[in-house]
Amino acid sequence: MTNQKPSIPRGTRDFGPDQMARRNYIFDKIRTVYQRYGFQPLETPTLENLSVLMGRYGEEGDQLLYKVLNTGDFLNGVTPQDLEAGSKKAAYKLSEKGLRYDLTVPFARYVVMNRGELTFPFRRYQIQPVWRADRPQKGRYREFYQCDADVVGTDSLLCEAEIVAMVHEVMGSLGIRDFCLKINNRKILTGIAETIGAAGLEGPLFVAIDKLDKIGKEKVEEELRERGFSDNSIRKLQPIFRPLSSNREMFENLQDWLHASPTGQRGVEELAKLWRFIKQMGLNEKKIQLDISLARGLSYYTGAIFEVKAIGPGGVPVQIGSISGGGRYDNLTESFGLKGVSGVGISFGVDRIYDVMEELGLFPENQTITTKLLFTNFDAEAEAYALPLLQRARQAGINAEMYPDATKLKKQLDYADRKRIPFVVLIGSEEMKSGQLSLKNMTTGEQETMPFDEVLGRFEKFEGLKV
RNA sequence: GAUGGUGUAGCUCAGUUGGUUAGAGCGCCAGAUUGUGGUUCUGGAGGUCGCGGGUUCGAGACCCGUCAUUGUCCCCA
Repeated sequence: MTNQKPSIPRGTRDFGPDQMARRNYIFDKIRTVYQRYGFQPLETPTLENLSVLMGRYGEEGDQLLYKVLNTGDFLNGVTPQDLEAGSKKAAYKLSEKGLRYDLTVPFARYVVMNRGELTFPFRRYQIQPVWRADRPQKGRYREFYQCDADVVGTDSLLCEAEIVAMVHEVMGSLGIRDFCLKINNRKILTGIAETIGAAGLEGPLFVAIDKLDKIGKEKVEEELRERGFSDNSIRKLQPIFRPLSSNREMFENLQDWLHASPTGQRGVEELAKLWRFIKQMGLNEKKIQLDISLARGLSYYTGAIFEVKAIGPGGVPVQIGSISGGGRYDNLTESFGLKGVSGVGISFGVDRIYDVMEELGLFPENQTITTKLLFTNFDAEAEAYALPLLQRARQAGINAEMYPDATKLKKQLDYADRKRIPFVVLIGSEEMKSGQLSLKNMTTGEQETMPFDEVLGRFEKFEGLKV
C-alpha cells in the first residue's frame, strides 16, 4: 500500500465528540417524547433481504437502494445472458441483500414475522441510520439517521392526533419554537384526481402539486400539461391554487369541491375528526396548517400525511427542507402476507434537525462530555500514590483520568485546558508528604490545598451545579 | 440521469498578462518558564501545487483528459 490520503465515501460523515454531544442531545429529546407516549424501542438489522426492500419505494427508490454483493463466489450461476441484460438486472443476480432504506418497511417486516407475539395496537420507536444511494446535496446525505415512531394495528385517528402532539413536544423540547406542521390526506388527493377527471393519474398529479410552494402555479400547470393532463382537468384544479386560508375555511371549500368523490369525502371526514382530537388535546393550532398541495413522495401512504418545517427569524422557513414527515399506510404489511393491519407513523430527520438548530443557534452550550478531574503524573511514585485515589474518584461518580505519562506539567495542564477539564489535582512529593493535595480550578486559575476527601466533597457540590 | 463551482502546508485560503528559491493566517513542535494551562515573545518543522498528458525557453496559472469534492435540477429526510 502506498501512502494514500484517507477519505470517507461522499455523502457520509464522521461525528466527533462535539458533534456527538449535540446529536445525542437531539436523540435523547426525541426518545424521551416517544417513550412518554408509550412507544417501545426496536432495532432491525442493517442488512435486509432485497426481496423485503424492492418495489416498496417506487421505481426511483429501487435504484437508490444500496445492494450488497453476495459473499463467496458471487459470479456463481451468473450467465453471460444475465450480464448482457444490463447492470440493473444483473445486480439482482449478484446481490440478494441491501442496506435498509428507511425504518418503516423493516418495521412492517418485523410486525409480520412476529405477529403472534406482539400486542396490538403495537407502538414502537426506532432510531437507526438508513442509506440511500442518491446524489448528496445540502441537507442530504447517503447515510443519515431517522427517528421513527409508528402505531400499527388500529385505524383510529387518535394515533394521528398523538403524532401531531408528539411533533409539538419534540419541537418544544428542542427549542424549535417556530415551526409549521402541514397536514393533508391522500384520500383528498385521490378525490381531487377523481374530481378533475384524472383518476388513475394520482402519481404525476401528486408530484406536480407537491412543488406548488416551490415553483408556483404557472410551472405546476406547465408540468401537468407536459404530463398529459387535459386543459379541462387543469381548469378544474384551480381551487388548489387558492392561497392557504384558515383551516376552517379550507374544510368548507374542500367539502364543496370534492362533493362528487366518495374517497375525497372520506378524506375530508378523516381530517375533520383529526382536528377534533387536536382540539380536545389542547394543541396549539396555530402551527398546524391544512395544505392540500402536500403530497410526499413515498407511495405507500393512504391516509393522513404530515410534514414539518422549521421557521427561522422573520417567519421564513429554514432552507433545509422538511425535518420530519410521516403518514398513514394501510397496505404495508399486506405484501408480506398480513392483511388488515393499518399503521401510522412519524419520522424525524436528525441530520436536518441538527443543521436547523445550528443555523438558528439553538444548541445549549457545552454539551460535550468530558473528564471533570485530571490527575497529574509527576513520576512513578506519585503515580502509585494517585492511582487508588483516581479509582475512588471514579467510584464516586466523577469522570476522572490520570495523565498517562510523567511529562512536563506544562504539557499536562495544556492537555487539561484543551480538553476543557475543569479541575486538576496535582500530586508531587510535597503533596504526598503532607496529604494535602493541590486542586487547581482551570476556569479561575485558582489553586487550593486540601485532603482528597475534601476534593470529592467539592465535586458533590459541583455536580449539582453541573460543572 | 442533467448541469455549475472548487482541488495549492494539518486547516482556511492568497498567488498579478505564464517568469528566479510557491506565501499568509490559524494549528503543530521547541524554547523563554527543570512544579503550573489559556495571554505574549523567539525559533523551527511542514508542499510530488489532486492525478496524467499537452502547449511553451519557462506552467501552480493556459489546453485536453481523468479522479475527488461541493452545490443546483429530478427525487427525497
